[in-house]
Amino acid sequence: MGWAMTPRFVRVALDHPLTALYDYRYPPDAPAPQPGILVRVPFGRREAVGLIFEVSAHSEVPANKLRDVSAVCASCPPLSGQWLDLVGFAADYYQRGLGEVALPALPQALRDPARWERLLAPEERYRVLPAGRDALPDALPARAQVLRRLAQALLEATELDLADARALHPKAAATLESWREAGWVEYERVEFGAARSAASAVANAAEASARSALHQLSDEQAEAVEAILESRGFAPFLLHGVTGSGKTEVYLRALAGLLERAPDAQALVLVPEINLTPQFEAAFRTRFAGVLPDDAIVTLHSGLAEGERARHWLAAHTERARIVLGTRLAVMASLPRLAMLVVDEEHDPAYKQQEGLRYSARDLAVWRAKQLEVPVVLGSATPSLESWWQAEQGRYTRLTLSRRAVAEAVLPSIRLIDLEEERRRGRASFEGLSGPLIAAMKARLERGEQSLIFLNRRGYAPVLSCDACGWVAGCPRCSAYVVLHKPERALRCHHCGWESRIPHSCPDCGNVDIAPMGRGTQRIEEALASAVPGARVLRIDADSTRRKGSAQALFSDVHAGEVDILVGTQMVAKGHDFQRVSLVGVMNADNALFSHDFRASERLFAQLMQVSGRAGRAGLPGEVMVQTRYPRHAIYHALARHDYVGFANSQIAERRDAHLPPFVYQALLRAEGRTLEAALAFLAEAAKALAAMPTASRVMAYDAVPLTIVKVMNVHRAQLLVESSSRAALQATLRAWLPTLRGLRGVLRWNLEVDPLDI
DNA sequence: AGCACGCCGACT
DNA sequence: GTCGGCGTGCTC
Repeated sequence: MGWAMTPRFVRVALDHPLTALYDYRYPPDAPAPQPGILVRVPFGRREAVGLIFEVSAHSEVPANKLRDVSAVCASCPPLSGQWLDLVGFAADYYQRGLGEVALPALPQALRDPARWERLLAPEERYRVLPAGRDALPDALPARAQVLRRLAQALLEATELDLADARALHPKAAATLESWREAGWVEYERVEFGAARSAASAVANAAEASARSALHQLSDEQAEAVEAILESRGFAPFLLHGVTGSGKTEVYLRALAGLLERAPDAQALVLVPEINLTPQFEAAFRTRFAGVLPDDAIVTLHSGLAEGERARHWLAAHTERARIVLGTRLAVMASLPRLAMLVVDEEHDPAYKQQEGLRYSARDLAVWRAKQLEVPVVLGSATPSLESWWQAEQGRYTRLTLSRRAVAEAVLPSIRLIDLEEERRRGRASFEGLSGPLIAAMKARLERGEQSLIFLNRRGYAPVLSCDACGWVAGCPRCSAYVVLHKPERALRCHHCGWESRIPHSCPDCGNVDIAPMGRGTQRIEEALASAVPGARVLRIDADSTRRKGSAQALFSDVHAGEVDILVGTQMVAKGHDFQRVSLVGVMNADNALFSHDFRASERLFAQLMQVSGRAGRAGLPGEVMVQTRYPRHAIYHALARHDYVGFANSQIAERRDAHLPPFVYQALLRAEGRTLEAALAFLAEAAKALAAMPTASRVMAYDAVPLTIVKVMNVHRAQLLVESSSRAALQATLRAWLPTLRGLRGVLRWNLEVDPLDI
């Protein structure tokens, strides 16, 4: 029946910047077409993977232009209507095409038709046994290079997927079988989804609650958990808790309660950075061991191998995974039974994607909660002013944890060290380390406690200059100074990666007295060796953790007590529970006080609160020393009193007076040109077009300005800020503006960012 | 985004 | 005389 109605055409989103959907004929012998199915289609001269958004019995496209869908991904369950709506919202809100949002949100394996067949196939794995670990390295002749590569891959990863092994060597299966007979490896076959068993979760959910009960909750924690669990429908919570107040315990309890009530439910837990996933994962696995099957908790972040990421994503999509723990990219995961979301450290700028689709994972998490009418918990010791303002207005329910969870752990005392006064009184300092800070570190060393020095600048020195003529080492491709890196004996541009040797004399005047100015973590690491004799110093920053997994190793050295003084950038400020750190020293915080960015003080306050929270978590009295030349600045006063609320309210008042977010909505048009003039001319044309639009009265554009770092990689950059007090007016205007922008020429690239963080 | 076509400078 | 630069235009 209904042959006349047979939907023969599909409208497909493809990963390219145009917003349109493309029509294709759908093969009659394939599974019934429906939105959410992945297809392979001919597109121009090549084949592309697309996602069906619409299905129809007819098409407006002339028959001579229509082409056929060339393959249908039958093994992947279609993406749900709710997921497609999420994509639709994000595309609309951030002014992008559907395909531009949808396809990058899928794991690579789904975007590769060659891998579609085995997406949900049983997993066949070989794992090295101790005997094999001993024997394999010497068992193969040097000439058998392919076999050696196979052995190497196996030894490195301990286990190897059969399909991956076949990619290395076509006859890998036979070889691995012979190794198995030799007792070197073992074979394992796992059916995809085999472990999914909601029934066992029902029986065990009570056990989770029982286990949770072992952790004594504070009254505030108990109230927070209760409020979350008693909520109905869309319920956004702002969980405001000082560091160490036990926000994680609230998340765990709320999730346990959720799973007890709804055994099939799924939850999404977001953390700001990859480094934090292992400790969260460990906490979740411990709490839910025996309650949920092992594979019901999965992680999703960019550090996962491609295959693993696809498996975890599919586990969530097929409902086998119940708790997904991930970084911002996980916010787009398909979770058909999503029933609760958690965003830990919701204020963290890492939730903002800074390239491609510039979305805020925190904002999308809130949107998903609203779409599904479920609770979302935003946790932070220093909420973003956006979220704080929502709570002030009563749109978010505020839950407060005002005390540290471990009874004897009190908030650290915060002491401001006035660098001006130190200097006036002629007190000794060494390489920017003040006398009191050095003395405090020595005292910690004697007591066997740890110190943490926070300095948000990596490298040895940010500038290398000539005393005689004023020459400064700059990047040839960027309008920026190059940073001196001493261990690598190189000058390095932090914007484009350009490197050169350190010159022995000034290239302009020949003077040999060229000197590093300013201090980075490397220089402080070096200085500490002589300032605090006998201390074991460890530096943790993006340079010392470049190799994959090395951050984890460095952090475990700290936990093992093999380090006395830890020097680091903001990497050390986030989340880690350093049990033996009783002193935190902050250097160079003042920089942010005079930034042109109106969010700089908000960020500085959050960072200082966060790093202060590293001190005294396990009963040791914690002390924080902040070196500053402006000890009377309001931000330090608020910090010394641990007064987030006072700080936030004064910031809110300032933002309101100055008509800044969250009281206006902003978008930023950035242009890149071969010359600055070209970039500015493009923006001027764009501004003119904007002023001519019907809604112009409700939206206003500032003057186009060059970016602080005007030139990067020989490309000149400028930006135009657009704002409105009405989000809807801004959205409508941007939508109407874009086609005009696409028509403008003369610029290499441009992009539009909605709700920009850095201006 | 890719990938073509198309029209002007330095090379075998 | 070509090879190749990237400006412009199109993809159901």
